[in-house]
Amino acid sequence: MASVVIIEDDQRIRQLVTRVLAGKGYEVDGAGTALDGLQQIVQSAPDVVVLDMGLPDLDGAELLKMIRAVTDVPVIVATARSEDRDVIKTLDAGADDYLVKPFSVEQLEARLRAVLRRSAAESTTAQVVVGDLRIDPSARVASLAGVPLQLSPKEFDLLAYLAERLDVVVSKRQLMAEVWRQPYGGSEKTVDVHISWLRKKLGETAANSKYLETVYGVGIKLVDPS
Amino acid sequence: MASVVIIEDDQRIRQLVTRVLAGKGYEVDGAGTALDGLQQIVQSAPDVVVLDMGLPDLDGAELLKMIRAVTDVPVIVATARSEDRDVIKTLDAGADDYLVKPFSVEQLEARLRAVLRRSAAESTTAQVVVGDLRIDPSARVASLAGVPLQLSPKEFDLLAYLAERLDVVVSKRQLMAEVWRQPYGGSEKTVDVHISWLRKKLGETAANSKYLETVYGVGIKLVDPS
DNA sequence: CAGCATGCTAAGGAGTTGCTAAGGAGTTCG
DNA sequence: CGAACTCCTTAGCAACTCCTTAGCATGCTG
Repeated sequence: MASVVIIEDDQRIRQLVTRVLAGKGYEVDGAGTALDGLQQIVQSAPDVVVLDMGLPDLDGAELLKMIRAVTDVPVIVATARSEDRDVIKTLDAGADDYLVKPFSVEQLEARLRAVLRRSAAESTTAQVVVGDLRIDPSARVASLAGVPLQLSPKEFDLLAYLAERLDVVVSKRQLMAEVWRQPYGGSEKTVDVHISWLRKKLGETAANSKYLETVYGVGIKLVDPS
Repeated sequence: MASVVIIEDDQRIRQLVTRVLAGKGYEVDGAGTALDGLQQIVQSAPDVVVLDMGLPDLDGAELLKMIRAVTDVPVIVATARSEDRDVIKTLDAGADDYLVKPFSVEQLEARLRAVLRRSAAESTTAQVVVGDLRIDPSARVASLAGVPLQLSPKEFDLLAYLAERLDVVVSKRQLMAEVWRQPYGGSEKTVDVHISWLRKKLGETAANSKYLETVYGVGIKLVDPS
């Protein structure tokens, strides 16, 4: 099961979160200070970190930078401030997601799952092959029947995301959240447009599809045409 | 000249050592606490660390483990205890050498030189050949179709780093962290400029690239043009 | 057939990159 | 000690790519 380090100075919150998550099968380590938290991260190499920005011994943004300098572990930031500029700043500083206090443990768990899903997907280094389609995430190259495809960043991300979930229908909402990293507010029409562009480059149309199959009212999936 | 981080809570000792070593041409950063020291190490990426085991905020052995988890920088441990078992334990924990307090600065400098000599000797790597490009990291020489390239230090580091990761897209952020040793704060435009200079010396331009391929919105990779 | 979902094109603007130039820090050499 | 040199960084602009939004056409479902 996934392991989590939670860095939070309020002992009650820490214990509450720890107990609930442990009950759901997570392996949880808690830390009340930045130093202690950093130590936990380095030692136990968790799958994800939950970081409270209001720590007593070090500014949360500073700690986040230090964590980023040391490891690529996903970090979910919990902040009492809800202003947009703060959110943007922390995400820029390398956070993967954020929560505004007060938050329910259910909210937290939803974010945890999303982040873990994301990082699990990323750690797949090997190439993905679907029919005549070949996708290499580390080189960011995709080719169709040996011919390289000229894909834009988002097009590539989208295709790679679907390829990792071959045959699984993915909703536009989920794509917006995971590929676009915009859990809310983003227009889902944007996904339609990118799908359309992908189809064009893959030599297909919606009416005559080979790889990208729309499931009306649900979402889209990548399938093996052979 | 070599850079040193000294982590020692006794301010007098720290200042004394700092002054003497700085006078001998070392670049010295001091830290009085474990947290501060770790931050220094991450930020300034020193060639060697001198660590006092008797820190107030964290056990020295613990800090040493954390340093080891983060970087391979050589660490010289200073300890007040002279018993054999302690020495063995710290060396086991990943220290490269040790000093028993009280020590003279001359002793310290001798250990510094020895450790630096050792780590310099270790960093010998094989050549990398990419198309007509040949890169020898240990000799710090690069040539194109047999003709030696006149590269500046940073240009060489950059090329060598990319060569080690042939075909893998590397972000500017990562380059800033790994080649420039500036995990945060550094401007990524600097990378652009060096890439441009490398391209010129490799006889290519961004529009007509052979070796250095920009991946828009992601980063850059070195590829085999053949 | 009504209402909603999806497909696709076009266009504007935001963001990224390429490259030149200039300033300054550090080094070498006389 | 100063002059010449190398190198790195920063600034800035032009060129370019890409993403989003809008809008309309088309398709699906009840």
